[in-house]
Amino acid sequence: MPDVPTAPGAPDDPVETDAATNGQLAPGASDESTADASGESVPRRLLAVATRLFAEKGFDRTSVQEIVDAADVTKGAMYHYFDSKDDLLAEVYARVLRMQMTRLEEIAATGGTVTERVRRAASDVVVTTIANLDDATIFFRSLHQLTAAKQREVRTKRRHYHELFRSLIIEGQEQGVFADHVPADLVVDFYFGSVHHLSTWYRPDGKLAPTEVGDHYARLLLDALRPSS
Amino acid sequence: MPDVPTAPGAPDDPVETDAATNGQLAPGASDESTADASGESVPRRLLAVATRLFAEKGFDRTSVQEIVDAADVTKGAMYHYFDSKDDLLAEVYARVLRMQMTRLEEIAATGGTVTERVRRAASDVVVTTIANLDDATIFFRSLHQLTAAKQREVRTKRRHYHELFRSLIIEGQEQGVFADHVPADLVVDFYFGSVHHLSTWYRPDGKLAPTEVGDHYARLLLDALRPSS
Amino acid sequence: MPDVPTAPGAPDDPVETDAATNGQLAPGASDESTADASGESVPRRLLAVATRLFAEKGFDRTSVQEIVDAADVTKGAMYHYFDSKDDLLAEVYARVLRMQMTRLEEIAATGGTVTERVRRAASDVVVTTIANLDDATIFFRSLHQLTAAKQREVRTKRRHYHELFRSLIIEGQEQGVFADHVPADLVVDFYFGSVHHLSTWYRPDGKLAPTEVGDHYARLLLDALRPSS
Amino acid sequence: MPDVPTAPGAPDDPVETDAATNGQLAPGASDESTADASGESVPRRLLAVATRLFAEKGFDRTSVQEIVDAADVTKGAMYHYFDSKDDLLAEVYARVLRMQMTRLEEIAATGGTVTERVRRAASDVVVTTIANLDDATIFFRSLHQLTAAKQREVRTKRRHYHELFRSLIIEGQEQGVFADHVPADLVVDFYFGSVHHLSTWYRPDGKLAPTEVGDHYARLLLDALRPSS
DNA sequence: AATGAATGAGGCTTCATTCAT
DNA sequence: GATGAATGAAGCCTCATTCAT
Repeated sequence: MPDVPTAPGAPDDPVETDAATNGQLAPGASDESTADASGESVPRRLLAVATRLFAEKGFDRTSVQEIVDAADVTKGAMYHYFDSKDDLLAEVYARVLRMQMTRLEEIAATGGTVTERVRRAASDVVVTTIANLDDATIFFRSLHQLTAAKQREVRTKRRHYHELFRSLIIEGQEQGVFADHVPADLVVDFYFGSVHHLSTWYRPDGKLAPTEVGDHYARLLLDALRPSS
Repeated sequence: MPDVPTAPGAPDDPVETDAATNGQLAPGASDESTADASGESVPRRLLAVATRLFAEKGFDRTSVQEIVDAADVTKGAMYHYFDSKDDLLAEVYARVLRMQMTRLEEIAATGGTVTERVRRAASDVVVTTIANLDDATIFFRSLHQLTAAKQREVRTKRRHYHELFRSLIIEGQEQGVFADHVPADLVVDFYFGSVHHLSTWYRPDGKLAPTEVGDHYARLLLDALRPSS
Repeated sequence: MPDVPTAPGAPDDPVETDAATNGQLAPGASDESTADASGESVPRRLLAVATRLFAEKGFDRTSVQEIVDAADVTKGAMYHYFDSKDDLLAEVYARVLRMQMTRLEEIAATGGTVTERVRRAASDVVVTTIANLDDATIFFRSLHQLTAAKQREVRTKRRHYHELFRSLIIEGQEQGVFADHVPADLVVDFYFGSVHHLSTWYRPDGKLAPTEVGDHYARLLLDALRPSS
Repeated sequence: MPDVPTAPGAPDDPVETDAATNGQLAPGASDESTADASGESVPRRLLAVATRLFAEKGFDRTSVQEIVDAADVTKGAMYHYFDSKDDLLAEVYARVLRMQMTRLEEIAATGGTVTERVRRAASDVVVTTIANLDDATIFFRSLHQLTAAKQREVRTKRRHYHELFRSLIIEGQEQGVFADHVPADLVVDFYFGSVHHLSTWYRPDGKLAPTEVGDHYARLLLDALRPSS
């Protein structure tokens, strides 16, 4: 995380994007001090551009020069807001982890049967992943490009996410509404494998809308978990 | 690129390893002319070492120098057998694609109900993937590091594999033994996402043996495909 | 390539040397921002050194390391100003083509009989070539070492130069003051062959001063063009 | 010169080609011991191929591998006949120097007025140069790529050639049939510059036949030498 | 007479980062 | 806040030549 002064109006981070609304950046940001003609603060622009380029070409194949050129800032400016190129990548991870965890927590806290909550969580993560395909592309491909310390942090956060999802599966297994012959951990890994793979095959201009894929995926999961009659 | 002589017994490729036997290199190779103290031909050693390093550190973070040092050959020797570092990566892809396709073709050609064939195919790809985890790690992470031409070739071969698997799903759907409310394409992508993800979470020293994971995965797939009663 | 800032007073190019004054670099450059102890901007120093080395040892036998060592800059600095070693060579061509074309245009635009203008042009190109013998050495020897695109550009500019000189010959032939039994194109190639060859045999410490050679060459050309009586 | 055994039938050198007949290699060479399917001895094929490649791409840009591939022999074979790549280039020089000298000596020894002998020599060198344009391309471009010792040898032979031609000019000046206000040395350099430049502009598919160019060039030389009336 | 695998030195280029301004 | 010239280490690759066979 870059040690930059917090921009006025941003809760705790100059690059705090509205990730929870699927990457749609808040339109009213243009009056903050670091904004420029493009109506976007410099650090946000850098992060947006870096995400796109890292997904397109890979982290190591993207040079800092390309990032600053695409964001229309200078190198000095980038190093003013971010410690290093690596820091930029860490921000991508922080953003996606924060977003997914927040959404899962909200869904887990809602009422309804466990089946309903799993269905909503399973579907939501698909829709959100599709809305941020670049993040998904980067997520597993670039983990090894973070420093060891940052990798650990990402894995820890990821595990918390995994555990929350797993707790829903276990809840259903204990209630007898989900089959319990498969370990809950394995079920979670099984499903999230499918989800991450979306970045490999999903095409926005394809036949299926994001919610359709979400519905199909959630149904496949729930069907796989139906107790054998 | 110099055409390297075909190793005795290998149909057409100097790096033709016994991939189908899960990466265990043929022990009887030590008497071939280009073998050295390590009992392995130079190109094979290079490919084995490169696979390990690419999986450990990523393609871009692995230098040719590291590869040749680990394989105990000189850079010149490496470039005698491979056009480029990229070519080494392409060989990794060629090997894994060849292996997986061969195995699926054999399973698809066996008798038994379509359910049996899908179960065997689903289980086998899990076991084989676990036996070659490095290949799986590399597969999706490094596709973008191949030249565009080689990427196309890999994708084409991958599509053929996907289509063969899909044809089994469709066969089951037409027979009414598999639910047909989910497109077969999507089912295949769903399942192979889970499979590729194995390289992210599976640990050889963990609780589950490869065949156990294979059984669980195959059952999850088949259960997800049960027609609704 | 980074666009290097235009040196004060130079119309559009950081390496805009006073080529028209025979390679004597402007003495007043020492106060520009990128100048250093040697009183010369980095790109100019690089170009001067590269010209000398390319002439001495040939383009392919001159390493970038030698160039930067001789110019007393680092490799990174060189690549900050020039795209490639090739680009350095391209600048040599650009400079000499610009210089010769400018001089010929000025001479062609002066008054006097066509004989006088041809004499001045023929003599001037000899004197200028001798003053920049390194450029002449490089010119034909290294053309094939440029990229195809840059070669085309050089040939195009060279053709324009040739055509302007040819137009003077034709003017004389039409006035009847030059023999017209030889095609003007061939006359131009004949003469410029002689001129380029200067770099092979002329020695600054030899018997003949540059202007003497210029006078002899111009006379040989004009005598060759005398109409037969 | 390679220290190879002289092939049967070749006067003193395995690569002794019929240079004096303009590069048309003797057709009856197929029965010599080192000949192969192509009807050409290995060293001759290597030399022919090397000449073409050196002219096309330059000496340093032509690899030994390319030469042996194009000649359809192996590297070992090449090093059997030639000491080094450099040696191959030296042979190109030896061949062209030998050929031109022989021809000039024959012409100088014939009868006729000095004007006639100069005309024949001047015309002949043009025709011969055009018939061996690759040699001409290489001649000045690659001199610096020979070892210092071989360069000296080439320059010495070249000077002898120059001196023989110059002696004809002086003979004419002493007889008063050539103008003597220009030093004979300079006249020779002037003319041979034009001749070497042929490789830059002459195109076999152009308008002018080799003999036409030879006639024009010889006439330009003689006209330039006309005593002023 | 010929092979071609292997060497090892050297070449060109890229790039994250720093720092004086 | 911001600039961009400069650094210096590292990366990939080429190639003439040798040598065991």
